[in-house]
Amino acid sequence: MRWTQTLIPTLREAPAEAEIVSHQLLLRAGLVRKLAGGVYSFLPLGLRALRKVECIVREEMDRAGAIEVLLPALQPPEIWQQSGRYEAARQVLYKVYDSARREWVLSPTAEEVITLLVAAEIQSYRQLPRNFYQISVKFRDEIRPRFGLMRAREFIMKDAYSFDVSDEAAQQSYQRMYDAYARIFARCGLRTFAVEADTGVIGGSLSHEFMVPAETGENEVAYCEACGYAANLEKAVSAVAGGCSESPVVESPALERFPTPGVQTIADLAAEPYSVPPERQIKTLVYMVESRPWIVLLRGDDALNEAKLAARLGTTTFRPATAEEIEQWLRARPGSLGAVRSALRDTTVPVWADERLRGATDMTTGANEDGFHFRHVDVTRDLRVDQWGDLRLVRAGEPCIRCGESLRLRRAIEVGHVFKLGTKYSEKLGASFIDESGVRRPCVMGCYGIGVTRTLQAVIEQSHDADGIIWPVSVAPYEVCVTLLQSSPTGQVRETAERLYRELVEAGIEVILDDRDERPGVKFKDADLIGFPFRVTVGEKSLARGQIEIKRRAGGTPEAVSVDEAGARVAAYVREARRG
RNA sequence: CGGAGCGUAGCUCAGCUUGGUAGAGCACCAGCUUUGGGAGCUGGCUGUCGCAGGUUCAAAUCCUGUCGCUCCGACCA
Repeated sequence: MRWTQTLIPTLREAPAEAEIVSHQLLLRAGLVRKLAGGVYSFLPLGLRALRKVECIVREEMDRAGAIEVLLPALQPPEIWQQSGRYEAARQVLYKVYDSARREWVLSPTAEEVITLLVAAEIQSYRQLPRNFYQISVKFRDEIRPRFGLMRAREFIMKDAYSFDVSDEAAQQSYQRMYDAYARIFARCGLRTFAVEADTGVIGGSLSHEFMVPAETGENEVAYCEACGYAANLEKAVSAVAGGCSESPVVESPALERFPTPGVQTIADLAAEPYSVPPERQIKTLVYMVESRPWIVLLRGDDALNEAKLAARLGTTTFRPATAEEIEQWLRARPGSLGAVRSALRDTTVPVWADERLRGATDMTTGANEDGFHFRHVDVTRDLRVDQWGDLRLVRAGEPCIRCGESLRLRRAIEVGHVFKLGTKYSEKLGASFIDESGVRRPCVMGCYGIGVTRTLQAVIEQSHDADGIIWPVSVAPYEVCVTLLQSSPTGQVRETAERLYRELVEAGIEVILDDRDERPGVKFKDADLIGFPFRVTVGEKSLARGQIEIKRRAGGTPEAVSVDEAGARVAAYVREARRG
């Protein structure tokens, strides 16, 4: 490709709309342009890089035995009602209406479509296992699109769905995808790590996310360097979660109500004159769960993990109660709330408590009357608790659940997610088969997503410097840029560059010839900004010595080689780099 | 949806407080010079000041509404 014949609108400055470096570089390098918030056009260079990622995904999915299909983006809402997800997914579903005012939804994912297809077309265990995948545009009405391609309304996703005859077989399918994912991201030049993940609205029993460590990531991950335990913070547990070891195992003195005028927060009660340390307080939260109040108890210094609460509740439609609602149900305002039996007027409100409070003694909590608290609270003796569970957010430095070493926290970008789904969808949508003994059984499913456009941006986020992108050869829009340093349309420099360009093209190298009438500085800056893995400079100065310069974007000193061997040398370097 | 901020040339931004002929740099076009790290000089082009309404002799500037964008929180590949 010749630079003058394509469209590469590089930008000297970053547009104000781009906050994180990968988003800025996507725009500055002329890879994408925004049409609207979370909606992007791919320009020639961006599309080439995107196709490279897609190609890697396709090769590895095929290698893992998955088969490619293409499912409709336009879906009837009825199938979402059939799976029972219409309500849960409604916030992310784009709805469109045809001329007959009939409603359609734009596909954010395809569990329903593929499961119905399998229900119709697969009847026998002989046709299993199968794993179907597609690479297609997905639509999600994101609450807040941001960071360019990272969280877009419209994005490209690879989604795969496996169907197996048994749980054991499904486990193998899951593992095959897990392994394929590790290969895919490695081939994209990404350093990723897998973490245990929450299953969210999709549901299922086992799940891992593939994470790219990055400060700008939207996920927080807890991990242990000693044993390799790693989990999304939504899911993470630590060794402190199981008890309240700090509490002395003594019998609490009798419950005592005492005045606490003006106390609103844990910190207020921890201050003079009360001086109750947060770990000796009980935090009482009130949530409205599908318009019903729900009390959640935690130790004063712990924070609620809403994902864990959602998992236990089996719904995501809950929110913190307003001060008015709290007053209505508990007759006190936030600041003096508690679940001491004698102070709970309404016994129909469920009380859930974090495991860490189990057996705790001599605690302090609100009395459900403004300006009063109880001290010497014995959780077992005095509190009403309907259900115990792990509800707290893990903090850095807590002991690892597996090995006891100190847990660390870091931010990361989620680029892939694998789920073991079980039979949730196959039962609802009728994907079943007849087994060897003639019994009809539901398929055991798994589903597996890769954010293809997000992966592309994650590569940039992870691989750049002050000058621009540093593409791994595997996803670079072009492997080599031949930089021609002469403006005149004829002459030895030009002829040499043209000859080298043709030689590389014929050698099967993906090469772009910078034939623009621009100053050298401009060409160098653009080549660095876009990040071609190899830059080959043909200019008067080195050519006078019969040489051409080869420079790697990733670093190292430029190498001068003779004109005659330049082509073969560059091609050899590229082939070596392709092998990784 | 809640909180914060911003909408002025293709891009980055000034001008708004205190109303009075819409600006700079980069980019773009022409010419001359320059040619190994975002050149110099000369000349030129570029705007419904996000949109609508209001106040005023007069609005980019003040007021109201609205739309869009960005950031923080809840959702996710």
